[in-house]
Amino acid sequence: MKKERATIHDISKALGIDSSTVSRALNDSPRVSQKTKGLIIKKAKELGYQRNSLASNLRTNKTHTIAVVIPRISRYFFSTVIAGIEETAHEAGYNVLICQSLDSIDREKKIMSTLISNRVDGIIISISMETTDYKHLEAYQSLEKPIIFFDRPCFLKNCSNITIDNVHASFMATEHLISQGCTRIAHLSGSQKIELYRQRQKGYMAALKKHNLEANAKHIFESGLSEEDGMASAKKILELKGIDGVVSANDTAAISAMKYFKTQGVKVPEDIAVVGFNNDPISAIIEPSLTTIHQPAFEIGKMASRTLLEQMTDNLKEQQISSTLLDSELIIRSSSQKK
Amino acid sequence: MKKERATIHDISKALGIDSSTVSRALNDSPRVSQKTKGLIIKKAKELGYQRNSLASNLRTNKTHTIAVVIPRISRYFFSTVIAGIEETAHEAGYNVLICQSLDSIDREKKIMSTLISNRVDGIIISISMETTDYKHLEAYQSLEKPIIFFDRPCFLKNCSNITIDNVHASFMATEHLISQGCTRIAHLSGSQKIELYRQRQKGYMAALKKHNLEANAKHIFESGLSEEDGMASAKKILELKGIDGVVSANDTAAISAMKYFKTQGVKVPEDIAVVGFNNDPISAIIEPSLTTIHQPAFEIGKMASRTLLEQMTDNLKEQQISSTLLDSELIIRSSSQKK
DNA sequence: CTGTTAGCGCGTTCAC
DNA sequence: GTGAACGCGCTAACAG
Repeated sequence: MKKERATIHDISKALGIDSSTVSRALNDSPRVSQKTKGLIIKKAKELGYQRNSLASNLRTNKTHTIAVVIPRISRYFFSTVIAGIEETAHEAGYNVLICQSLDSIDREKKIMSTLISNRVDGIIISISMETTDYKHLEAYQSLEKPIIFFDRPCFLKNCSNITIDNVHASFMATEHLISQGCTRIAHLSGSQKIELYRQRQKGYMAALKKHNLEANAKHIFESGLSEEDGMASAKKILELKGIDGVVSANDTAAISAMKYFKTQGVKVPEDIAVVGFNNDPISAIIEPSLTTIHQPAFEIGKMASRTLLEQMTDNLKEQQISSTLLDSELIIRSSSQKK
Repeated sequence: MKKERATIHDISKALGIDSSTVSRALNDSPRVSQKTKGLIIKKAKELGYQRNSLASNLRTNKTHTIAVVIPRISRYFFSTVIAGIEETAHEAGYNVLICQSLDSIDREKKIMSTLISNRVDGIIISISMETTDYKHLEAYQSLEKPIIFFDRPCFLKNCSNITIDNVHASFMATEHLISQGCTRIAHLSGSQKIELYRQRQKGYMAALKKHNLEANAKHIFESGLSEEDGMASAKKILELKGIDGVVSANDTAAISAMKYFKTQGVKVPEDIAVVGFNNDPISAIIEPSLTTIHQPAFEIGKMASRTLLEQMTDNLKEQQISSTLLDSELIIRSSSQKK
């Protein structure tokens, strides 16, 4: 019952041709005549030969596999990015390995370690919320293999970033609230150790400044942006009194803040308008009135994959390092125009 | 700049211990003393050693990788299943390779071929809509490695299935409409070559029979269940006159049928109530009134992964072949009670 | 408990 | 254009 798999040696013996020639033929080397190539390929099919990539990988130190490291695959944004990555990678003959960090630095470190062991040819990653130093990423880089960051920017040496223009997006979001008549706008911000949240806060500040609104440090609530954080910040916002708009650096906090406002009898968006980032279809069900920044997930995935493929195949790495900013879009589901 | 990676030989030389002992120590074999183990592990860290899985894989013919083959990752159902698979697999030290068939048999065949080349240790698959014969799957089986089917049942020899009880779910859906007062219920059915759709049709028929409703072949619309198919079937349903309920074998067709009904001034669910299968958050946005069968995606993923892991590690394959039916749930978002 | 031997299946030198 | 020989890094099998 146990079928032994055919190897190049089997077809070498069957044909009386050396196995090295068989190998070359199967790799379509130009150094083998069309005649013998034909013969070999025919015999290969006949024997049901399937290349053993394991052996090939060991020899060439390439796996034709790229890894995607993300916080959570079931978030619509990330699964859509992966769809984009997969499409591009698949066309180029690459496999895609999925790894979830669950926003834990420990898991991310473990993942990097197995990716090094497995010698994946490249990595596309949205770093975990807890990631503030990059030794585990640099260890991978020392294999001379490329890393691409997306969604959450990271200016590691020799790495490309594929993100939206977060400063601009946050600016747009804030300006939208101002155009709706908001004058005292709070910001649910994330840790300022994280570049992403620095950028989003920067955009918020810039919009206030442009419109001559007071930038009050008390209006900025830095937190982990979890559901509980959103609740807690919302509570503080109400205690402050007079806040009429909120720009949240993510959707989780935005939605839980909105929930809290409602439980306190505060109307959204009439009394306080809220803008969030990057929200899923599912948050649209929970809070249909949330205005949000939409990221072009599929395009981000394709671009990340394309960039990675380039860096894997060419040797001119140095020149190619880039930061690509894709367009985002403000999606307005309900008006909050102040009288 | 190019750092050479340390191998077991480097740490073997550095310590004057044979490389095979080093290998055993690093694999935590009980046949190495704690003392030397400690020494070796310490030295390994010192040299920044990271196992080369490629070599290990070649030797053991195992990859510690399982593949998930699905139609589309960006569908919420599938990405959630993957989350479940990943959780279980990761705990057990396995990697997860993602492959999208895009419901194309040709792509599925290619995928199977590369999975054979890559010697993944097991496969979890929801077969494509176009898959009606299974040679490409049997080729993989001949490597003596297990395949688990989920979502779309497939009774290939020696393979386990993890699905909901489709007959029962479809029965529930149909009975729900009957309880709402529907008496002429149509069925948007899929190809009867596909087991999944046979089962769903069976449940529909059974419910009609139980409640002494006429089972009319004209009320069954077999199609590819695409958006266009949904439209076309909806049109035919209206031409039939008198239909007051529709059980659709998937959500895509259900939603497009509902859309068509509305364009024709038919009220949903008042005039015609519709029940779909397996719908995403996103379809709930498009059609908030759609009643639907909900599958426990995360649980399905965990169960599939667990079953696969068992079959990969044990040798008693024969005994373990099983069909696991997980519970599904009817989610009712709006009443369609007939007067 | 540890060392020795012998490959896993392929790709890459070299020769010719 | 083709063949012979070697080795990628690791581990199974067998000694001792």
